[in-house]
Amino acid sequence: MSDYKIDDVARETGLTKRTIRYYEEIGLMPAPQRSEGGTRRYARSHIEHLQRVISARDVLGFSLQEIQEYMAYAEELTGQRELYPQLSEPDLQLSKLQEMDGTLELQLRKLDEKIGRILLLKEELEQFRKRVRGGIARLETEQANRTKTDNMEGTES
Amino acid sequence: MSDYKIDDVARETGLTKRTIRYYEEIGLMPAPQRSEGGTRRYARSHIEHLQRVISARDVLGFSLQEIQEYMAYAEELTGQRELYPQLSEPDLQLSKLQEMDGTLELQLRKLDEKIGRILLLKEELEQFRKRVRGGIARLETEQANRTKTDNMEGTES
DNA sequence: TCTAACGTTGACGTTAACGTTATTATGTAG
DNA sequence: CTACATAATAACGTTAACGTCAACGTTAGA
Repeated sequence: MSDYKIDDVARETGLTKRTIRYYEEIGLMPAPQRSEGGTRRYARSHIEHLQRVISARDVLGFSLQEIQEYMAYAEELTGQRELYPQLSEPDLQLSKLQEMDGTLELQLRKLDEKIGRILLLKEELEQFRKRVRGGIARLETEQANRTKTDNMEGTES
Repeated sequence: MSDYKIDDVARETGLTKRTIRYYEEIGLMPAPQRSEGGTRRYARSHIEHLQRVISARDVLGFSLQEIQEYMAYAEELTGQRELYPQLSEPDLQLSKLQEMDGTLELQLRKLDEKIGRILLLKEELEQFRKRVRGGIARLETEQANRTKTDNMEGTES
């Protein structure tokens, strides 16, 4: 059984040990197995989980709170059906799924909006860059001309 | 001269008055003119500035610290247009422009990476949603069948 | 001119997201 | 078995990014 100590996880994820324990503490991460003495023994899945958390945090700019909700849905979907014995009431399950669908749609719309705004910003930066490059080109030809003139003067004297 | 009071700015930007003053305090925003009595009088440019700040904060997930640097840089870029014909040392200007070009390229690459990762996440969410919708469909047909059976039993009795 | 609504400056409060000890227990190389 | 690195818990500290409250001055409309 390949398992990792907290320091290994820290190295692989780039998080600090404190942060890893913190994420477990606030329920952002499933609590890992413990050794006889109480040392945390992480599995590969924990590392992958953390990487998804990091991605949501850095790329999407979600708060840990938001990530928690997002992750909860994700977990439920990819579903450890064994850990959670099946819900016996289909009605309840149906409304839950419908709620999830709504939330997902909302998230997707937010993502689209975000992408749109990033593209706008990108456009702006590209315009800037065009100008800058234009300026560079002009200055370079000017300099070339000046150099040529200098050379001619040099040969003349 | 069209000028705005802080409450107008708040309404137009969606920020609170406190936040607007805070942004000025930490130098994220140029200090506006003041009336005789000390009331802040904002110009259009302040609002636009704030909108760029908000965009960088929300869309790019920059910290206010990072935004400050980014903004300083952007100012320099737009400022460059006006300063441009006046600078007397073309060599100095050339290297500066080249540096800018490099920075812009870097920023653009970062943006592309960010977009890519967001698209990945979007893909994932769409997969999730597919599953959820599949589950909903299944439960709904099940329920429909159950209702039909109930009806038949009802008519039988 | 009066006054209600709005603005200003402190200054302290709050929350998220960790950092930093300190103390004590655990795991492991020799 | 021992020493020494590593881990755990607990608890207090910190920083960013504002919120909130108090006390007081300013503006604008009837």
